[in-house]
Amino acid sequence: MNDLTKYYEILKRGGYKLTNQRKVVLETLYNHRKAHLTVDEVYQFVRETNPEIGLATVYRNIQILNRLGIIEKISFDDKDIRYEIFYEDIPIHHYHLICRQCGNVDELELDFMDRYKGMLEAEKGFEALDAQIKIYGICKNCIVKNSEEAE
Amino acid sequence: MNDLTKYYEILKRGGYKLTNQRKVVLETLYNHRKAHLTVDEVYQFVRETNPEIGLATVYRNIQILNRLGIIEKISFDDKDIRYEIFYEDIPIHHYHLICRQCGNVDELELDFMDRYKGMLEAEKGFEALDAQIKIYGICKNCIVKNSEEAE
DNA sequence: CTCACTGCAAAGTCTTTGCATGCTC
DNA sequence: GAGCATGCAAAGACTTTGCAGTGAG
Repeated sequence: MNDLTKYYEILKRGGYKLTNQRKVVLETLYNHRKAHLTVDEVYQFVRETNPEIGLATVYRNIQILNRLGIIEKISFDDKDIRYEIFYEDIPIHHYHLICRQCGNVDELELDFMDRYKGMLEAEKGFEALDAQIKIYGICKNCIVKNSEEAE
Repeated sequence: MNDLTKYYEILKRGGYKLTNQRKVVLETLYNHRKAHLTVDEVYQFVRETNPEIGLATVYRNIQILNRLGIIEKISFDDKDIRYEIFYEDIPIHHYHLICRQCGNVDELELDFMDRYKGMLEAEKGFEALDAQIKIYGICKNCIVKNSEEAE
């Protein structure tokens, strides 16, 4: 069983009710957290177990979760808008490696903020709170695949 | 006079014609390059001097410029989709500081890629090509404003 | 002179909203 | 029970597309 109570707390504190639909949407985002789902993908998963849930409800709840900072909008390919859920004590600072060839998205932790925070404050007078980093390139698998094909 | 010939070359090499509409869109994106315009903002500017240009043409040309790597899609606030033009010999690696309070966007150069490229290759087998970094926080102006109001 | 490009309007796609009903608290 | 949440359908916002006419190369 997933422990989503932490999110439930946030919802309750925000004055939102814990409806079944809300829970299912949240659970879907959590269970597929590595997949960075689109709204429609969430909807498809939700329908599998709860065919009565409407698309508008999925939209509304994703909007609320986003507003509460439970999930975040992110796009890797200029096409789809995806959502990522913040889970566990995941550092706010986990970043993404995106393969230009196969589109795969990998996660990564970096000491980025520790390293640059002071510099930004000193040089720009900017108080950095968090960052979103997307690094584009070619992933390990594709590098291997490419070298094999070149033989 | 702006020197947009570099972009014209890219367009021609890509097999695209240099129509007046195309030039005006490109020029608008260039002249307002710090503003990171939305499609509609580009359209509004374009109309000022060329009221006959249609919105669809703006869309089509922005799409082409994007495809050619002359401009890039970017969003700072989860709402608007904006476009940024690559200009001069700007390092691919110029990043953004976004103020959570006033929404202002500032640019910044970092030694990020130099610093992490080797590490990514060694640890993840990932060949990094470029990165997009957005740092969210509170800008200098807002910090000053906040402290004044607190008095 | 040819073929890509444009303007317009219509069609798509994605997202939000209004309203009657249902369900948490 | 009161009021937020839901489902549905309709409306809205944004983007793409079809087509006939235009213009760059």
